[in-house]
Amino acid sequence: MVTQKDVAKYAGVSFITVSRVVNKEPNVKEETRKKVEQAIKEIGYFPGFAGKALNSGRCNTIAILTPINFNVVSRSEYLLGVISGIQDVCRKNEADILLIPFSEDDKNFDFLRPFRQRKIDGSIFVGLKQMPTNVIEEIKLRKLPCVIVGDRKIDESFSWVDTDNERAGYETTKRIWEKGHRKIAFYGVLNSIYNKNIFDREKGFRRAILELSGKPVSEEYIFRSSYDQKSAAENFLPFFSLKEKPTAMFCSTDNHIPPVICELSKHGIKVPDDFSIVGFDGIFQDQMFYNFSIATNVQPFSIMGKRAAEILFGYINKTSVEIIQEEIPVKFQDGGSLKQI
Amino acid sequence: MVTQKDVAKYAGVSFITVSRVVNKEPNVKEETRKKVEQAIKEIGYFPGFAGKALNSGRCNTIAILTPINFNVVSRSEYLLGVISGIQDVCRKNEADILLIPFSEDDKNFDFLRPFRQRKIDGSIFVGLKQMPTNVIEEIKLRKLPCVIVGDRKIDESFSWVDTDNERAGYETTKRIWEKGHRKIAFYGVLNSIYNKNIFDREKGFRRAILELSGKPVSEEYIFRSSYDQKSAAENFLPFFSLKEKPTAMFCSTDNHIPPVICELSKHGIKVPDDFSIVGFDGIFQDQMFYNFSIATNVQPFSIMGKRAAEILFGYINKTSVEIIQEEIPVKFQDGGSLKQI
DNA sequence: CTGAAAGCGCTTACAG
DNA sequence: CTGAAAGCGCTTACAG
Repeated sequence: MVTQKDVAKYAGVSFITVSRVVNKEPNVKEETRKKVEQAIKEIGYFPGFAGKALNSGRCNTIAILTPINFNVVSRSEYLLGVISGIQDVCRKNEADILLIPFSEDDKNFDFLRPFRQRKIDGSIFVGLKQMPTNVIEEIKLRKLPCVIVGDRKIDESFSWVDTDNERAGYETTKRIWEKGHRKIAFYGVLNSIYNKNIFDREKGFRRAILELSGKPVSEEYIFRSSYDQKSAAENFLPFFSLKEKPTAMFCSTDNHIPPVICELSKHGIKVPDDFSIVGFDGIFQDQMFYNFSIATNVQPFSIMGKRAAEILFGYINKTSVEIIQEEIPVKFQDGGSLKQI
Repeated sequence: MVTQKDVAKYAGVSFITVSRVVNKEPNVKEETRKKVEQAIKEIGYFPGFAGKALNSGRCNTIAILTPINFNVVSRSEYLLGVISGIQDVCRKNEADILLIPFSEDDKNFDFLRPFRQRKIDGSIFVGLKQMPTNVIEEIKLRKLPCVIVGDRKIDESFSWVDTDNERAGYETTKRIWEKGHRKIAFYGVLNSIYNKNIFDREKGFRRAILELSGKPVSEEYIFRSSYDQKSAAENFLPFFSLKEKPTAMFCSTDNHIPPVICELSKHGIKVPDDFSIVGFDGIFQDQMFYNFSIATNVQPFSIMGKRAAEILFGYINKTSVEIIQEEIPVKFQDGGSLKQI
């Protein structure tokens, strides 16, 4: 490895002067600087990170900690979108991303090792699930800055960035109503899956229905399943026994849309002519699965990542200390799947 | 930060003994070991990585370098699948993943900085595109081990892991033939997009058709587009002017299937009753977009990542030096989209 | 079995 | 403007 010493010898100066030139410190004679720069170029020196890390206690690396199961489609979109936003900010800070995917079930995997090793300056937790207790403890113990993207415990004092799900749930329902629909169903997730965001969408839905119709939501218009499409198809079946069928459905995640459309088509019900559907997430936007586009709420994945990283680097660079909690608006995107009746 | 010195003082030994205990060296009196272990536990010591990295020249981090555009759906599946395989191997080696996504177009982003900084022990290049020349040069200059997943230049002396696309293209075509189809189209990518894998699938297709029919493929049965679905829809249009329409199509990537089905349905042609379709990649496997499953070739993303990482750690741990180039078989998965006629 | 010395590549005062 | 000294946290010989 080429070190400062090698450059020093080559340029005929001390390695301290080399360090000064590398760090663009002002107190170097122009002539010396030139000489050193020339030497650096000629022998191909680039400062190794380990020496600096040891010295400064900083390694210019942040962790992306995520419990996301990589094999579930919609989560990939979410994760990669957030990462791309984080990366933009990392570039500006000349920092790198240590990707740490983990499963809570796997007790044998010491995924917090990099935290204890001081291999990172801070972390961003990207989750559909909440941050596990052991992660919270470790972060607090090590006093490592952390920002959460998405779901989090209400009582925790972390900074976070999320979307305004209640508002979006409310607005979306209102839009469906304005298209003439009066019997509107909602497809959420099982109560056993704690997902604050999706529950907030449901809250907004309920608020809108109460406000618009003057009555609370009919509970038989609420469907629930796990995240996967098979479960969504099965749990949709009670729909076909309903006496008064809804004319529209608000799906709390786009992932529920394909199974719903599939089941409906088996019963000869066509979207959007016979039934309207609106989703959430925006993960099928560029996909041509249907000959109509899908009305949905597009999540600003990349912007969320960007904001989270900006907040994190505020802490790392010590330009900020306060806790920041931000809700970023999702954008409704109209589509052929929502029809005026 | 709690250091070995702190432990040493607390346990009444020298920090060298602490180092010995931490590294489980044999020459330590059992009593001393106990005492040190107790001290470590009580004051919460964990070895920082920087000191070791500086000393050993190793940082137990590997880079995943990828030119993949995160906003294109099918690539997300590919990338995350490969990463999950890599991660399994990293865990066994107590190593971490530095994720470096880059765009060749962006000349301002010095994405090779971690290579020059010696912030990684090696790298895995995950690409649909080939590794750019400047990356190859940097890797050779730094003598950093590297394994390529997917496409690569033929003349380069890198280890790589890929799928056996020509064979799969051949076998798939044969299967379609065996289902009674005699007029079989192929949907590849534009020649301007160099993608060896997809071209190999086409090669296999051509070989099978020549062998089975005794005649080379009719060129009007070959369609080409870029990766995105809009382009695939547009470039499929010549199909409808064909005098003798194919009864089946082999899509070189699943991503082409939705636009093809969409355009066909506009012309009243139904899949699979009127037209059979087979894909490649296996990215829509758990999706219920259609009331039939999609026959496709499932790529072993995670296995590819795993093998690439195993080869890489062979180099890093100096247990292997030879160049390893492996083709992993893709698995044909039958589905309702391919019908016997 | 244990510790003092030297060094990994870098930076941060300090002295001149 | 430049360099010698000390130190970041660790490991690797070497001496006892």
